This record gives sequence, C-alpha cells and structure tokens, in this order.
Amino acid sequence: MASPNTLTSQDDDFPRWYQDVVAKAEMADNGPVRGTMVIRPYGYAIWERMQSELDTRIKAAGAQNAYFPLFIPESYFAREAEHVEGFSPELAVVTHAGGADLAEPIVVRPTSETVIGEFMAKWVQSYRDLPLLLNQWANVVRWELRPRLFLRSSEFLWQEGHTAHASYDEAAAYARRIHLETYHDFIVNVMAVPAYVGIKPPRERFAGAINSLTCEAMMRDGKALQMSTSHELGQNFARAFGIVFQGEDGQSDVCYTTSWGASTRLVGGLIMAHGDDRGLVVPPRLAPVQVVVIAVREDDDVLDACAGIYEALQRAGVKAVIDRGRGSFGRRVTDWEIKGVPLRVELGPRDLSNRVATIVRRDDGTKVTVGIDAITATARQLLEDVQVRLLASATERRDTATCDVDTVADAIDAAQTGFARLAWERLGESGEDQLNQVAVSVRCLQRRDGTTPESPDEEELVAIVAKSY
RNA sequence: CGGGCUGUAGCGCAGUUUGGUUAGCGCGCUGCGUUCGGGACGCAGAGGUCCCCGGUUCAAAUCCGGGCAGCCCGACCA
Repeated sequence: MASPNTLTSQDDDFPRWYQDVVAKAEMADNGPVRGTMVIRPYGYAIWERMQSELDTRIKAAGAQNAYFPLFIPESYFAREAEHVEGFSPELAVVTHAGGADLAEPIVVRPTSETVIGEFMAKWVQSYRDLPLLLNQWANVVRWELRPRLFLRSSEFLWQEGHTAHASYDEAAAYARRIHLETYHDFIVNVMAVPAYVGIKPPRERFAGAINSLTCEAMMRDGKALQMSTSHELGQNFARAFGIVFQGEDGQSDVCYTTSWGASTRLVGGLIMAHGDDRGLVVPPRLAPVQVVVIAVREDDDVLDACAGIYEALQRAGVKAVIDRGRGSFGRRVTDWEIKGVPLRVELGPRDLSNRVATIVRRDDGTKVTVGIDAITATARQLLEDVQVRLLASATERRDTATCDVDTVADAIDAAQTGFARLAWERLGESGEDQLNQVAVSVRCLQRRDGTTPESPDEEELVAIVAKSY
C-alpha cells in the first residue's frame, strides 16, 4: 500500500483500501455513462456526518431546505449569458422522452441557479419576502472531460444554497457568512483540515458570479483542492429571471442573489488530507464510529465486559461499536484501521483478569493500558487529543509546503511541491497566463493577514498559487 | 481533441516478442478441519465470449487488417 496522495485508479500508488471501504475504486462500470461513482456504505456514513454538520450550520445561518426539479428546460440557461457559456460544454441534455422527441431539450441540472431563480421570481414580491434563504441537498450532473474519483465525478451529491437579498451589502455579507461560519468552520473544526480562505481571481470565478469566495486546502502531495465556494451573483441572475421586489418606498428593485455549495468532493479531501499507508484516518468529530471495542477472543466473559464498556461510552455520548471477536484478531484490527476509526479499545481474557484494557490511537498508533473503569474518561480525552493533533499536523505540513516568493518563475517552481504565496500585483494577467501554461493557477487571493478580501481590487493582496485537482 | 499506455476469472496480473496438449498465478469466494493477543494454515472446490469483427494457418490469447472500450498526462471543472 502506498500513500493516498492521489485518487487515480491506474497508478501503482493507488491506495487499494479506498475500494474496500469508501467507494468503488474505478468509476462505476456504467457503459457510456462515464465517470459515475459508487459510494459504499461506510463512505456514505462519512458523507452523512458531513451532511449533518453542514446542515446544522446552514440552518444556523437561517436557510431552509427545499427541493427543486432535476430537469431544467434548456432555455433557462440561455437567459444568463456567462452562465450558459460557462456550463454549456458540460451539460447532459435529454432530447427524447416518453417515446418521442421533445419540443425543447431538457438539461439535467449541473447546478440550480436557473430553476431556483425561476421560482424565486414567483415567490418574491415584497421586501417583506426578503431575504429568501434556501438550500437543497441534491445530486447534479456535469459531463466533465476528465472525471476523477470523488473529486470530479460526472454525477455528484452536494448541497447548494441559493439566496435573494434586498441589497448588495446584505448579499455580500451573507455569502461571506456562509463562507466563514458554515464552510470554513466545518472544514477546520470538524474535518481538521486547515484551509486558506480567500476570493477567486476574476478568471477563476463561477460562471455568472461577480465574486467567488473559496476555501482551499492542501493535500498530502502539495496539490490544492477547492473544498467549498460561495458566490456573490450580483443582480445577474435576478435580472435574467425577474427576481424583483417592491421596497418600503413603493419602488421596484432587482434582488441581489448568492449561491454556495459543498460536495462529496469533501470525502476525497478527507482521504487525501489525513489518510496514510494504513488507510483512512477520520477525525473524531467527523467519525461515524469514534471508538471500536474489540473482543480479542470470542469469549462470554470478555463479551460481557465489552458490552459494559460499550454502554458506558454510549452513555457518555461517544459513538461506539463492538467487534465481537469472530475471526483472527489481526485481521479485525486491520479492518478497523482501514476505516480510520480514531480509537480502539482491545480487551481479552488476560486484560479482564487484570481489570485493564488497551486503548490504541489510529492517528499515531500509540497505546495506553488503562483500568476498565477509566476507559470512558480516557477515551473522551484521547478523542479530543486526536482531533487537535490531526489539525496541528496537517497545518504544519501545509505551512512548511507554502513558500513566499517574488517572481512567477519561483512560484511555478514552488508549485511543483506545494503552494506559493506572492503579491497579487506582481502577477497580473500575464503572470496568470504563464502559470496556467504549466498547469498552475491562482487558487485564491487573500489579505496579508490571511483573511478574505471584499474584491480583487483591494490593495496589497497576496495570491496563493498551486497545482490543483 | 493532442501525447503515452492497456484490454485474459469478482479484483490485480503473467502468458503475446518466437502460434502448439486441457490458458495460468496471487487475492477474494464455497466446503471441511486446525487456528485465533497484529492482515492464519492445510486439504478439497466453484469461477473464462482471452474486448469485438474479419483474415492467415493443420492449429490463434499469441500473427495480419479493421473496429470498440478503458486508463494516465493536458485543455474543462465542486
């Protein structure tokens, strides 16, 4: 087994454990439908935890869940010029249904600004209807040229938020709030992945957006992965779809809209940010299973003791499962390691007679022997330690692989192994061209203190430059 | 669409250069037994349109011609 630097499937370095645990390793064998992906139950359990954590934060930001159609009339796309231009090449279009050719082709949604815009126009009449804060959990389809497991599959699951506001400032503030309080908070505090926050340079923006905010993480091979985006759409979509409201003064005005999303790509990001040669490493706050209680042997007394430990853990709010001791010990241990379960409690007859158990950490492999009565307290403390250590070590890896440079040539050089940081005004259009020619791009623009700027026109911005997935 | 490469059992591969009994190996799978404190072992089994079509030949996974599919690097991108 090799390090999980990439999610390619033909490579000698391909970590085979993805296939066992998380997803079907190669894209699903699905005839001419290329690049679809099968997520196995354990991988999906991780995604469900991501959904749950994100959904809580989305609701805290006031948005409500809703659902909109999978099929979108092709004409909707034509209404926003940049949007149609950006998405046309990757649309899957239905031209035939119900045994006949359709009068108008139907697009399988690649994202839902257009349908949701259509409905927002109906729903918004008055300033009293604003802000309208919607979110949907859905699958979308993008016929990408080169699919990649988890990172760019033809079909993927995500959450897409869509909001309409009465003013530019309010819309911008909301996009920023989602960017920081929903996405960045989740990525850092739950996934334990340090992410650079910032805005996209104009050429990297979402098609139709006036500003795109992004969280960019570094994978173990030094490449960048966009973990989430939040877009200020200005009045572009609102004008195209007629999302208009009457203000307190009686005047009609066009709304300002936002959209924002995070996808199953996050599962790929998790694998590549924390995984090691032994398999997945899932941070405790994200883990569907935080502690596995392993019976070293299938023995009644041992099983009783395991059940007691399990119940005590559950009572303390720890997500635990019992491995009941069928099969060889080594094999079972390895299986739990591959799944990245943060802690395992090993208990056998010898331990039982001494009233102790061994707790092993997945992240660094260290073992401690503790009295049976102390297991819950120790486990809770260790879970906290693991969470902290994962973020700290990922941050250290990222920081040592981020170089400050002064020239485009040095940036390209640094981007071969990590990130480069240089003054945005040093780069300019021509610098960006030079980067793009060698598959390097500006991932985001930040202020000098690392915070997210309002626009690319702010003074003294720095560009984070890297190769990306 | 450019540049590389590959199609043989569920998965990973050898065999193809130099055509030759019944097409092999590892993992996985089924059964029985012994095991079980770090990926166990023995024995017995199941499992194949050798990508497709055509040609050469006594004989084709192997040679020739033509297709098709997939993977990797690039353009596109959550």
